Amino acid sequence: MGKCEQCIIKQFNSLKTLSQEELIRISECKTSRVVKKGEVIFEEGDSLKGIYCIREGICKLTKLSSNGKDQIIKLVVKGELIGQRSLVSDESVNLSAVALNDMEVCFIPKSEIMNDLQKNTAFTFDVLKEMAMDLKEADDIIVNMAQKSVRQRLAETLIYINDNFGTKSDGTLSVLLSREDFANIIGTATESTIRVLSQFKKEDLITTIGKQIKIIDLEGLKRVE
Amino acid sequence: MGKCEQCIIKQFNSLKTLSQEELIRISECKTSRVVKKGEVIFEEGDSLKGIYCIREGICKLTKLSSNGKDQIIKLVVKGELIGQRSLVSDESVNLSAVALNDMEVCFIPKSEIMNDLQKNTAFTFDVLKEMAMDLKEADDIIVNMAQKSVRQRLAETLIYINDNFGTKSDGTLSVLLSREDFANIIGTATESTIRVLSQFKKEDLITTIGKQIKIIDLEGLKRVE
DNA sequence: TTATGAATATGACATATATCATATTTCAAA
DNA sequence: TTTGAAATATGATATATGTCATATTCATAA
Repeated sequence: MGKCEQCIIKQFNSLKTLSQEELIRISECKTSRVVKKGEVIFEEGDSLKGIYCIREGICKLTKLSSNGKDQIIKLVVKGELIGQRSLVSDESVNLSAVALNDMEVCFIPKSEIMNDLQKNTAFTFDVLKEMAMDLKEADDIIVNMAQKSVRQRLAETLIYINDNFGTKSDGTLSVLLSREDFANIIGTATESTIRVLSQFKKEDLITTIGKQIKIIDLEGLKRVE
Repeated sequence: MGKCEQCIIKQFNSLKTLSQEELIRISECKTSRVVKKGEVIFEEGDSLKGIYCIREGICKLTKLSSNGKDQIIKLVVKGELIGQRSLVSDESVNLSAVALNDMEVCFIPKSEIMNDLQKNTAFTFDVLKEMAMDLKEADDIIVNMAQKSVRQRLAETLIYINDNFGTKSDGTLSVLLSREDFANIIGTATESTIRVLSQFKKEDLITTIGKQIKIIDLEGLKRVE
């Protein structure tokens, strides 16, 4: 199994602040796991026994609304940690994590992480910093949900995915989502999402190849009202 | 001026984890200030030079949407800290803080807080814990905004205020908000808020005395769809 | 007390979005 | 390759909510 102290993935998250010895200790108790597309990593309500470091792939963090619909709160990619919030506040997880493609994740037991959180201020501070960023993003999402139209939210979601996760060689968005996933991100009906995508096509803002989406007028998308 | 080490307010926030010496140091550099109803404590985009501890009163944290409307993200009351997120991520604040009634706040300079964040793990961890709670609440708000009707969101807001901030002796909600404030919390037009409040009155879920609101059927409000 | 502007309230209408029905396409399994 | 289920697409219609106009009430200063 790979060694944490040599793993380049940790550069992208708070684990980078840990010392060589701390990383070796983690390396000795961590477990690695392959998660197939569609598989659940953890589910809302689970009590987590540790956190996950994503070595490969993408997953969605979702929350079930009381009306039975799933809301996607965040997309999480290679390099990021998931499960910290629940560990820190010592509660069951408030979100489910579901793989959007085949993934490889490392599981680090709670005891090891909590130990580092108690002894390594730099680590704690970095986790805090990341959470502060998450909170700011959440605030932005609240405003968007409350104040913007479905058209605007879909345009911004496409731009967000383009800017943060990039495109494939053919120009299509590298994160492949179903229309239903898009609907669950922007908080609307699947049909509405499909309809607005059709409008965007007619307006030459995007093209689609099957379920793949290619942005052809990024500036135009930014101007969508 | 009051002394932090003797102040009971700190029991309600992360400052409680600080040592006597740390509190005395803070006490020596903090400043106290009265904020009148409607006054701005800080504004979106400001770079904060410290954090605020609320000794008395209530304020709203708002964010301006690109369409020009204010969204209220959170109500903050006596005992809580504001400004930590911005300090931690070393960015300008992403929210404005506006007094909803006359307040008394203490300002603690950045340098002092950052010093404690670097040296006192218990303090850092407690700030982290609070932020984890904020993040969870934000996730809940996102789901509500995305999936629930204005009617449901207003009902839940009334319940939230009732449960978290209580009522006066006459039974009216102790946090007094304008209809516009309610609209800005639930992300709707002021007229819609007023209309739904009228419906609630007709359905004997609430009564109003001027702008004051009194819940008369809490269970009924919980069942609103 | 009266006067005046702001907040609250309500109606009429416009519009965005949801819902339900039904094609059509895509893709994987047989 | 064929087949069937799931995903995508589009139409028709219902409904919630926004917008604009206009009363009405309330609070506060003069």
